[in-house]
Amino acid sequence: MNITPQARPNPDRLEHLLEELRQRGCRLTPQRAAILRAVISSEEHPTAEQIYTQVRAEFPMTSLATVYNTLGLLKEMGAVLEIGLGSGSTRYDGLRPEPHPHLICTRCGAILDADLPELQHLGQVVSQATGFKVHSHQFDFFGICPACQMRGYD
Amino acid sequence: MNITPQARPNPDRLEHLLEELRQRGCRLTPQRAAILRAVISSEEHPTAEQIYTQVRAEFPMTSLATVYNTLGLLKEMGAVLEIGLGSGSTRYDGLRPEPHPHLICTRCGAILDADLPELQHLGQVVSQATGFKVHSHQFDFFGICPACQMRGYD
DNA sequence: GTAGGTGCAAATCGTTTGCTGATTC
DNA sequence: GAATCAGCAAACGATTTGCACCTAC
Repeated sequence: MNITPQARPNPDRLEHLLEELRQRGCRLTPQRAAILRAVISSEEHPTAEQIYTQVRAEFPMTSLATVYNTLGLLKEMGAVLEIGLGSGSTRYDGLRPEPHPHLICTRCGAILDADLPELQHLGQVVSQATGFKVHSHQFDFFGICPACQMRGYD
Repeated sequence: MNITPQARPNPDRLEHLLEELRQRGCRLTPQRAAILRAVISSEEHPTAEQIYTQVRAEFPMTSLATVYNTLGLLKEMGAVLEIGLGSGSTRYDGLRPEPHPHLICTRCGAILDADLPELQHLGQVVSQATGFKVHSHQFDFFGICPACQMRGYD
């Protein structure tokens, strides 16, 4: 097994994704560019609200609805990964859009990335064994992150 | 790997759980008994609303709030497993309360149980490798169930 | 110029909460 | 008899939608 360090923003990705939007026949509005920039540069698995706040610092005339719409578009493009938690709000991962396991701190809400390469094939294995056609997956571990443990929680 | 058949209701479990409620100092109201019976006998991973509907057939004077409260209580007792999906509503598994993988049909909403025993230890492995203290996990595979495939979806 | 995108506010949906009255122990 | 629980309705938070205006192409 392997635990990868948190992914880091990649300066080229922004250009590629802007290009991909263009090719899709989508308009390149300033809001979209700002939202895209925000979500692919955040290492914190932000909520829609957090992206909204960040984008607003730059473009005060931006609405939350547009953030949701754009995130939906980016998700469809496969540019961001939606992490649907049952409780609270959905989080977004714009750095590593392929499904990968997450460590979710139930205390502070932090989400850390893990890398368990052997899980990548599991979808195929399950498909073959059950006849269920697997399109994607989500693996979440819930618990207490090292930082919170140091503060005395467990 | 192993794919288990769907779990089946166990007639003894009801008694055990009623006893456990008693020992906790909880009251045994008819509503609670009915909700408990409904959730531990359903093989469909029902929503709160579905449990509500089913219980109402027997006790028309039951409120949705009570269903939610009771499900919360049963979850705390470890008698039911909460399956928190990002979209739509939370589902409950009263037949197999330990965490286990689910196959979730994005077409019809069906949830099938899988059994991948090697995943059981993954929590410990992750804990040791990262210092993150894992308390529970949720593994979901999303795709199209065999029944929907037969209807032409994929 | 026009299709598509945006902002705003209102609607929606699942879930939780506050309060009053009822019921289990 | 008293603490707990139920019912109801209102509150709540995240997300979606309808509509009039605007702007990137």
